[in-house]
Amino acid sequence: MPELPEVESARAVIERSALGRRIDDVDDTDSWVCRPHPPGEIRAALLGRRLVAAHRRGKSMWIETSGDHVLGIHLGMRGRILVTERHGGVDEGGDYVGTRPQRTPVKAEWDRFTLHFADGGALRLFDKRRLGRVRLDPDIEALGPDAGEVRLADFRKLVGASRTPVKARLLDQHAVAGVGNLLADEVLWQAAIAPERPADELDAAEVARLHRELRTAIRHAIKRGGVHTGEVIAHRKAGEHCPRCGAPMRRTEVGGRTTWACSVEQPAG
DNA sequence: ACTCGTGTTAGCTG
DNA sequence: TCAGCTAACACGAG
Repeated sequence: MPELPEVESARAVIERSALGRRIDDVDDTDSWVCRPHPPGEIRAALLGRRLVAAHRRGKSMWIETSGDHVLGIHLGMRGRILVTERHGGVDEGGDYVGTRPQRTPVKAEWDRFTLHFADGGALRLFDKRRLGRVRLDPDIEALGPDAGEVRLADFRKLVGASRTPVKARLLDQHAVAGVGNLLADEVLWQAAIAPERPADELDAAEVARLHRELRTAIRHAIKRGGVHTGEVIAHRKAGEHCPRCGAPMRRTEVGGRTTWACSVEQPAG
C-alpha cells in the first residue's frame, strides 16, 4: 500500500543502493507499465548510463541519469523497489502489508521493470497488481506541492478553495501530492473534520488544523514505517469504535473512495 | 463463489 | 472550467 511514506522508503533505497552503477541492460517489455513507451524506448534511453540522484514529490519518484533523460517511477498500489547486489544482498522499499515488510519476493513474472547493472546487480520494480508505472521524463510540475512540505498559505489556496468535499480535495494529486485514501482518513480523523464537508466551508482554524495534522501524520508514518501505523487505521471496519471517544465508526463513500470516520466527532452532513 | 479495494489517469458526461 | 463517473490493470482478503 504505498502512500507517501512507503514511496519515501523506496526512494531512499534507490539513493543508498543504486546510484552510480552503470546500466548494462533494461527490461522494459511490459508495455502497460511502461506506457506510452513502446518496448525498447526506455532501454535505448538508459543503456550505458548511471543513476545520479533519486527524488520524490508525493508518491511520484524521478531519477536523474547521466544521460539526457529522467526516469520516472510510480509504485501504484502495490509496487516495491528491490535493489540487488551481485552476491545476493537485497535492499528494498515500497509496499508494506500489516506492520512488517513482506518477505523478499522471488516470482520473476511479477517483475514489471528491471535495470540490470554492469556489476551483476539490478533494480527491480516488483508489482503484483501491475498498477505501477515507469516512464521517461515525467511531468512532475503537474503535481501539487509535496503533502509533507506544503506551507499553510499554499495549502489554504490549493485545498481550502474548492466546493468539493475536503477529502476528495486531499486526494487530488494536482492540489497536494502524496495523500492516499488511508492517510486522508487518518488526517481528517486527527483533525476531527467530516470528510464530506465542502473544503471552502472550513473556517481558518479548521484549515490550519488539517494542515498541521497532515504534516504530523506524514512525519509519524515515515518514522514508524508506513501509513498503516496511523491511530485510526485499524478501526476502519464494521463494528469498530473511535479510539478517541468510543463512538461507532461510520462508513461512507467520498470522492469515489471508501471512507471511515467517527460518527460523533466527524458527523455526516 | 463472489465482492471489494491501499492508486492513477484517460476519456467521457453533465 | 469544474466535478463526477467508468474502465483498465491483477491480485489478496474476507
